[in-house]
Amino acid sequence: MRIASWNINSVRLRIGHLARFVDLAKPDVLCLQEIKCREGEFPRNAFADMGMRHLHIVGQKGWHGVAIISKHRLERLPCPPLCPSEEARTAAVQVKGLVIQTLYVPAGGETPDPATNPKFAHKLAFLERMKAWYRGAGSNLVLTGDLNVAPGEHDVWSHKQLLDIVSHTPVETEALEAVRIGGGFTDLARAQTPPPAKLFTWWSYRNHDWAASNRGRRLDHVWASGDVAAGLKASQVFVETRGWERPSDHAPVMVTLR
DNA sequence: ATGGTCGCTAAGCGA
Repeated sequence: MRIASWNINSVRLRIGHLARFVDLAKPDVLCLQEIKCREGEFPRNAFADMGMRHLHIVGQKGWHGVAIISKHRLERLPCPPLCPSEEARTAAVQVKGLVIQTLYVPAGGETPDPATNPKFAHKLAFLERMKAWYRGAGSNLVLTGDLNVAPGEHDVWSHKQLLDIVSHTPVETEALEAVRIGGGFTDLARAQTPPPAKLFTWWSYRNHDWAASNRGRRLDHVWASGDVAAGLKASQVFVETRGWERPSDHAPVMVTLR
């Protein structure tokens, strides 16, 4: 079973990239973040043409929004109540007996200080809810998404230069590790590609030559608990999508599980 | 220290 996760930054604008990715990677289940549309605006027919006919869409007007799309029949589950402001940032399904969730953690703004930056306070509150929600969550769970935290020193282009940059501050990386360990999750990308290998899934639009400078961060994750983690066969970041015309700033991650 | 680029939806906001 192949499970992919991609922050697509507008599903309507990048439906062509999605078709190209599905053709290339052939995921069974595709989790999307930042779809940036309402449920009724989602390009269902284009996914049906790709053979992905089963959808769970959690959208809102213009911003955020997540979806889980599958080749196989899925059962919709309640959205994990992780967002204090109830934005469309979580979705959960069951596919072939496996629970798959996707999250879009708030980015957190510019200043890593919850006292002066409400967006950072919102992010920390979201991470705290995750910690409580996933503690002892049980096994056979797959958690995917744009978690907006690069947890390890090899998950950013420069650990030292990013220690005070939102997404890599100690308060965030420690919170995310606490979520992962408390929930009994394995970080599948790192199980496959251990440090000190660098691993990135996001490169800023503000960098003119993203490939040459390679100032990336690993913000997108696939975690699994229990027997599912033990069935890991492969994990891959499709870096090449970042070089496609008018790309998302995130590249997709895909795991293969037995 | 600063500014750099996107996508939304109609001037800025969030990323």
